[in-house]
Amino acid sequence: MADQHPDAPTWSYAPDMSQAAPATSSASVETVLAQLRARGGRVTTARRRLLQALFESSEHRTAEDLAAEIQELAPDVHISTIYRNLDELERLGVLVHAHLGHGPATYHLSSVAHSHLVCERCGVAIEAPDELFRGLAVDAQAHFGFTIDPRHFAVLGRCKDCSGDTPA
Amino acid sequence: MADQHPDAPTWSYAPDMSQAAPATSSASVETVLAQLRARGGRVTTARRRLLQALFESSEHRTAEDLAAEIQELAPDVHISTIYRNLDELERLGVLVHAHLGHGPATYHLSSVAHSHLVCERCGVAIEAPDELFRGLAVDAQAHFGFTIDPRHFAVLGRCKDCSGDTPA
DNA sequence: CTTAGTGCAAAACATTTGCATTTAT
DNA sequence: ATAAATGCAAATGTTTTGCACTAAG
Repeated sequence: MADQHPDAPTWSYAPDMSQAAPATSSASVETVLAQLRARGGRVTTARRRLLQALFESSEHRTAEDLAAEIQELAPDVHISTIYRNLDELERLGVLVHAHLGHGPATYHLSSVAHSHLVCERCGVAIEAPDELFRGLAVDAQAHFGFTIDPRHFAVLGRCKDCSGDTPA
Repeated sequence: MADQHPDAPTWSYAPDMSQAAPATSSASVETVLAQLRARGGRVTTARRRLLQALFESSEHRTAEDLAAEIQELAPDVHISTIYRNLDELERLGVLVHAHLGHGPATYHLSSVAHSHLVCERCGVAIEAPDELFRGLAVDAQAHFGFTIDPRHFAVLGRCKDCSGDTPA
């Protein structure tokens, strides 16, 4: 029970606008495949399936999660192919990866990227609005000329439920 | 983004109080060894040397750095022994580790722990005062009941020199 | 003596790479 | 036909673990 009541926040958080279909931003599966083709790349089954998996849900998924999902339909797609394609799509700007703690990286479409607060005890990942980092961004810039990228690495700590508990 | 002159900062940063001898906080090498003994633990060469290495400098050092240093004097100390002892000393509260990016973890005495801003391009690690995170701490608590631990994982981004440059 | 601690080899884990083969164009 | 992409095996880098042996108490 660590229900402090801290100072009034300096901004308000609009809960979670249910943007169910993430196809609006700039790209759908076919659009990205077209980009690939335009660059001299080739449209393969592995690529199409990977993009389908990424577009169909905005969950945090690791390379292994994605491999498992893809292998249900195309069992021969190797995880090294997944990694190579994730890299390629990241270079293209279609997706980004984030580190939520000690385990493997998670991948999502750039259009749904966000920061995270991750509990180092129970592992829960809270999706944080960028406003939460605005003050830090301003101060880091002012004091160190440093531009933070709060989406790439999560901020660790203790979630509400775990904040009173033992350190392990 | 990339705002050139941000708002006036809300706190001031006292440069770096030259606390040259970190033996004050709670423990010197022999004090920690005594703690270990009190717990039913044993004082070994590997442990003494590891503590000496940790107390003699407050740099960010990886397990491998520490192993190299220790092996100059005691070549048979194996890195797995280093890891086991680092874990043990962390459980004891004498030291902590931090993740500054993709590579190996770095270890330091708890008494000199601090947060970091790490450039994802050139890798430079800026030691940040805790005040920098105060606003984020308050807002994360207010909005999510989340208690941040900004020392465990660095905040990534772009340092002054790298902020204009190409994304790779 | 007793058992905590060690050294070593091997495993675990996430990710990358070399290379011969397949396949989209 | 040609070069991009793939599958597989092997290597990478960091950390952990099993186990027989050494040494601190």
